[in-house]
Amino acid sequence: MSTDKTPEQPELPPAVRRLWGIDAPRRRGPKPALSTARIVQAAMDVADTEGLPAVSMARVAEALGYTPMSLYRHVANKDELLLLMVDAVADDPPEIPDEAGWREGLELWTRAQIDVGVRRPWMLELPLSSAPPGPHRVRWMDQAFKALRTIDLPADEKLAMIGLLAQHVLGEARVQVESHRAAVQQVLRDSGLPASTPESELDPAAVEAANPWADLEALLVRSAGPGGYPHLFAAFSTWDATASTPPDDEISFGIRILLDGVETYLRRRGALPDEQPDEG
Amino acid sequence: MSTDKTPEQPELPPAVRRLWGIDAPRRRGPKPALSTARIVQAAMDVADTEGLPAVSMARVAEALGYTPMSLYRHVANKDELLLLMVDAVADDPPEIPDEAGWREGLELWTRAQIDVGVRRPWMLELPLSSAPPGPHRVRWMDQAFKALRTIDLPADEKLAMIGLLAQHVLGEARVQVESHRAAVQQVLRDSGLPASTPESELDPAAVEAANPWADLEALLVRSAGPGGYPHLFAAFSTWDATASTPPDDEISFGIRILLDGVETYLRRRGALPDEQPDEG
DNA sequence: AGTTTTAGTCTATGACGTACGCTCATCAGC
DNA sequence: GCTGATGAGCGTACGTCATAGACTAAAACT
Repeated sequence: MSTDKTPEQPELPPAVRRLWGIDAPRRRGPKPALSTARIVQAAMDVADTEGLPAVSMARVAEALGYTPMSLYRHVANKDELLLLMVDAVADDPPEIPDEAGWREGLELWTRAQIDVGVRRPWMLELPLSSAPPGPHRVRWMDQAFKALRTIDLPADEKLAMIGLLAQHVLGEARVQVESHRAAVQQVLRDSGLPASTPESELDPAAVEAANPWADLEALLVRSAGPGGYPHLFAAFSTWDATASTPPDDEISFGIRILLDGVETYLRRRGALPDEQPDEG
Repeated sequence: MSTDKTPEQPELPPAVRRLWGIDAPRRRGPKPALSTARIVQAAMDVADTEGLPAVSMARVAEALGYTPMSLYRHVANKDELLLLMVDAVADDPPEIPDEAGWREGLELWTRAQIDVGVRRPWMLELPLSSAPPGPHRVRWMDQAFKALRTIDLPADEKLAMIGLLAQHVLGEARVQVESHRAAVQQVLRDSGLPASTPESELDPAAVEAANPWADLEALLVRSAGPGGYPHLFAAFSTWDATASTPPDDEISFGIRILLDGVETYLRRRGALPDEQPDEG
């Protein structure tokens, strides 16, 4: 009924088509100076240098030397721009070595992803899973399946495991970023410096040593007393505060527990290649 | 040096003092009609019924029958309001039964928390861990420590475990909420209904059955081919799509893997009360 | 050459957060 | 009771935001 000039499938929503870069090149009109890709790149630059809140249509357009409205030729609206950033931020995943076992591979994959989140903290504030994945995210997924290639399990179970890890990645990166931010804030406050001081001028050791629980501790002891939170008090009454875990260890802690759980699961399902199942 | 009229410690930042409700009552001036608590409550009502984006100072003030500017007497700014919501949303945690073992207790705790996130999806869009916890969040923590009371481990290790679970909770609730939203969107699109249709008019079975991967699948097969994503293709080539896991099972899947990992950890540390450690 | 399609611009609108100054109710001390 | 300080809520105003709609001008097909 409608005019079918393109042989491509037109059923896909435009956001998805833009995400995967499948669009027949335009045939008429002026040559585009801008492009979706350049806009996304500019938006990411702004986010990198000024933070996600600074990413406004106006700011991105300014960075490109165009007017705000010009962006709307290449991007449906701001939400779609953010959505495109979600995929673009996950540039290329690390190649899982062919020799790597499943556990080694998954750990590499997970650490690499946490790293992306820590490097680009604004990524964690984006609506990450609400959108269909783009080519970059699918590449990450592909590598995760490579890590699991020797495991004999249906794809949907592997997918669930990868999803669990991906979820953990987001949470872990967020904790890392936010506890770092809190530490910076605290050092700023304690040293009486203005809030605009760049982090680079701070003593890294002081940031490392900052204890974000100090306020809470004082509060609990003085204002609440052990009455309200008996188990918390019981646990902390015998605590040696001098031996606190540095953040890097926290990442290892989470990964280890998670992968131990996965291993238990695989063993129970009899899916490990080089071992006997517990039952069967 | 400064005028010390109040015997309370004035070092705590005002946001924290507001969070814990410790503020000497005012002695002069008109009686406050508004209060921080009422404002936070109104903001949560708006978020519940209209979503987090609808929570603006103007909208909250309107709900209370006041002007926008009046709110600023009780709340420093919008960010602080959101921060107060973060604590208020976690009303009371479930009481961990005295008879419950550590695993049972943690599972109860985790499920309850996922439930809160699913019931109040806007909670997941708030800056959750960037702020010091308030009294409600500390109650949750207290209950988590209750679940772990029979475990013989230093407090910071217990804390790390609880943090891991709390992280998982956030991720899991987010996935639940977003996949549900995506399913609703897809049903709306497929049935050609306007986007404003309330979810209550939709067929729950259709929402349940919606497959958010449909677009992606078509895309991969047609547009990308197996060349780009070999391992993904290999995994899915032998996949029975009819047996997909319902969302409730996904929650159990995650919890089980996580708690299995925790159990392995506890066993390795020799911290389980009713069992022998692996090494002695 | 004429027609059609499209890229980027201009202008305008309504919502937002919030700085600043005002009015007047309330209470401490007389 | 009177009075003056204090603080609650309001009105106005400003700058920023996303984005609708009409416009101009460029490119390519006819």
